[in-house]
Amino acid sequence: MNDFESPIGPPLIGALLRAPLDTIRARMVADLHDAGFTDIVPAHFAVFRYPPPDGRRPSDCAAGAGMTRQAMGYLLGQLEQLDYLTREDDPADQRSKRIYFTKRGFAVAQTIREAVRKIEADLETELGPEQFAQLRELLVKLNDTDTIRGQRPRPPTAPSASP
Amino acid sequence: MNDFESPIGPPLIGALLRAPLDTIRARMVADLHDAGFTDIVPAHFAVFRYPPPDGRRPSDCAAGAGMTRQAMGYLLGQLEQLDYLTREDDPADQRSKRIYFTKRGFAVAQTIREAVRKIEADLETELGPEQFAQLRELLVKLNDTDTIRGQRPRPPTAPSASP
DNA sequence: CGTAGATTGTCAAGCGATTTGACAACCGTA
DNA sequence: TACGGTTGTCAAATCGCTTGACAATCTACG
Repeated sequence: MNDFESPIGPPLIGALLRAPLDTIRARMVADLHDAGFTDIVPAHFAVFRYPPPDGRRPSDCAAGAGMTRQAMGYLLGQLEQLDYLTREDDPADQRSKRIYFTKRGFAVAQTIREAVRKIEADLETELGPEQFAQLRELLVKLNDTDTIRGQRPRPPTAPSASP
Repeated sequence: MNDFESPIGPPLIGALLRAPLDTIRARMVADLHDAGFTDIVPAHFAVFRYPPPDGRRPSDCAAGAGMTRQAMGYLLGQLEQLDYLTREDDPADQRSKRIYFTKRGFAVAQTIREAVRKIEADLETELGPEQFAQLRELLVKLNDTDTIRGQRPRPPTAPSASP
């Protein structure tokens, strides 16, 4: 029996998404720890995100992660000091910087990808290749939905008044 | 074009789960705010969780949410002061307490459920009833997987030595 | 051109959620 | 009855993040 049989109706999507994500994140940090990257903490996942920030500007990273530039700067400062990335001047814009992964940074990104792939392999074994492929496909479609795409990460500020 | 076409392979499950969950959480707080529960913040979702904590012990809630008893106590203290729940003595155990929702607490839980149902309705419209049903079913199976069920939320402590 | 407004990164201060540490009260069991 | 484990809580500290302010720079428009 799973946790989702209850008197209040069918399982809610929110709960169904949370548990797997928690597991994945936990295994990501565990694998990073095992690989020797013990100074990477979950907060840094805002930087090591899907579209890798290599060559991007801190400001864009902040917007993409849905946080303020200051918060992103805080994380980037940590990761720079730990030799995971560098912030170099943008030749095209004196104000701006560009983020570049170091060797260590690329290694972390690689380790994260491998961790997720390992989980995916486990899930593929448990669910069977067809169901797993179907699940991934449906999740891609879900992410491509207006309902999801519309409400993408936005910095907690920006009240977006209607003119 | 969606964000998941990239040179590094198929979309990673982690990223596919994160975006929808972020959207759902954002809409949950928005709907709660609109319903007048302006003092509920995302942190409280650790309490208003899927198996509702009504009648449960704070310690079990903490374990279920993967946080320390102190952190859970902090949140429960807030919610008690805001009249969303009460902590009453457990008649069977003098040390322990039991959590009971107040009317307001039940209203919050109801509002959350309705918010998610609304999102589900939107998604059902966009994906079509069959695909949406399939997605939910696959997510249930995913949650029932050993890979997911095994690594359920655990308090950040407990190093679990092996002897 | 030149200047007004927006953008970028950063310093500083503060807050809130969470952790660690310690502790008294209580339970279960030997 | 003594003892190890559990429960809730007080206190202090940490950490991720926000708000606020600011100089430097870019951009658009007169």
